[in-house]
Amino acid sequence: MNISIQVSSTLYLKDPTSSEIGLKILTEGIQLMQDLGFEAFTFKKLAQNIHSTEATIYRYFENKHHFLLYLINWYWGIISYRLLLATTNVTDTKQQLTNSIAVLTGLPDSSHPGYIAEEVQLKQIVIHESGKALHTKMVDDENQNGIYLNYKSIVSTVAELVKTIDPSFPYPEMLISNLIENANHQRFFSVHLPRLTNTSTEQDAVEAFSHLIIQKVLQS
Amino acid sequence: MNISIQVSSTLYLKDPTSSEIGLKILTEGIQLMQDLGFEAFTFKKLAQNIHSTEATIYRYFENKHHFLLYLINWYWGIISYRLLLATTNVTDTKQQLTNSIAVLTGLPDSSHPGYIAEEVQLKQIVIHESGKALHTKMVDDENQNGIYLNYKSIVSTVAELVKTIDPSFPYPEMLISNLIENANHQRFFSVHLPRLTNTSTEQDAVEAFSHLIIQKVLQS
DNA sequence: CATTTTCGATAGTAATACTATTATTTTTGT
DNA sequence: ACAAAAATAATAGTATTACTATCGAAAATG
Repeated sequence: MNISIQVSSTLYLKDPTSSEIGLKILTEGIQLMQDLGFEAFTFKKLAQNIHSTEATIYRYFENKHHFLLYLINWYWGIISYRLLLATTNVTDTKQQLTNSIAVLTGLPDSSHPGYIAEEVQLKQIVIHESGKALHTKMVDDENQNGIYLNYKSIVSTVAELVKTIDPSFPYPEMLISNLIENANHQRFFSVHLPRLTNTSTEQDAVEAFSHLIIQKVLQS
Repeated sequence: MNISIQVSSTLYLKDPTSSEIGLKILTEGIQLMQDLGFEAFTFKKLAQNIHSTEATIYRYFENKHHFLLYLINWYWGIISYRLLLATTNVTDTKQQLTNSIAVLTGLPDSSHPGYIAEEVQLKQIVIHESGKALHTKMVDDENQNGIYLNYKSIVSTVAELVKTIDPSFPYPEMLISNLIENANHQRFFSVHLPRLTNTSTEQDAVEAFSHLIIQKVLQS
């Protein structure tokens, strides 16, 4: 299955990958979350979709907020894995950074090594819903429970590459978290508020923009 | 009162600035939205706070989503006004851009010209809640109703400065919308997920980062 | 094959996001 | 100053949501 993709165990009550019905909750849940959006998504509707009951889903996830956190965490787990594949056996640090930026800001592509089918859908969910998961009164508690470790470790790892390349650059973490968040934002804008972006210009302007920022901002 | 700050009339049923109780809805509403966050904020609670009833608030705003959109629109109206103040009578385009970036990414400061008391609170609401207002299935309809005009016009105006300074730069709108969104994101991170940012380094790292990006990325 | 675990079915609760009605107060035009 | 119009308060009511609880049947496990 999804080898080596780790999701924090604080996010579920019972591991959904451990049973048939758990897996159905995940696959149908992803689909429904995409179709309805977080607000209209309910465990009742999901239960109907998988021909089960609310009570069963509640045995796996505390509530829909935790379910969303699970999906987002899963996504960043996939990205962590892809970052690893994109940087191992690459000797040049600058090339490692370039590859990392491609993974973080480029479009998912079924031909890349270690492709996981859910990535495309999960990315859409991250783009549309992750603000709702993060900007909550519970952030600080959830952060203490290690829920953002995947994300933080990605930022930290890539920021280390930045530090190696240009030790004088004062904002490595800010730069990387900015590029990650910006990529998702711009993809949303390009569909819904195209005046806020410049995506008609070329193949993948979001990724190109990211590489350009890195290239111009770092001295090496 | 708040002279020249325009909020789209599609956002309210009855202009809240036209009556005593409407103004109380706004001022207490801002406070309650900040205290509780969008999810826990209800018209019932707000009604209790202003010693009125739900029905009365519903005569001013269709629902809490529209109320939030109103507040966000108000914020961007204030920023539009401040951008105007920061660029009129400045002859050098580069200086206009620098001043604009300061307005868009810097911290609000009660000593700046045209300071409006609500700005600080509204900015907090924009930082914490605007994703929930934007990332909805209704974005496209709301965009057609002109709800994002204030925001789009800000991006467009500042992007024009970028085009004047460096006509060869291929992503002016993306650059500006990125810097705006990033500033709000980083301010959130610095409080809740400080490992994702670099804010302890100096006075206002977010603004400094923004100026650095502009300086490095544009040729002039 | 007995036992623990899991699941389905059903019921129930408090809170939310509204809508509706009517009486009372406030505002407004003259 | 006063009648008419508008706005508000008070109250009630509804559908939906986000759960919790119970309990018997089915499935997995050892």
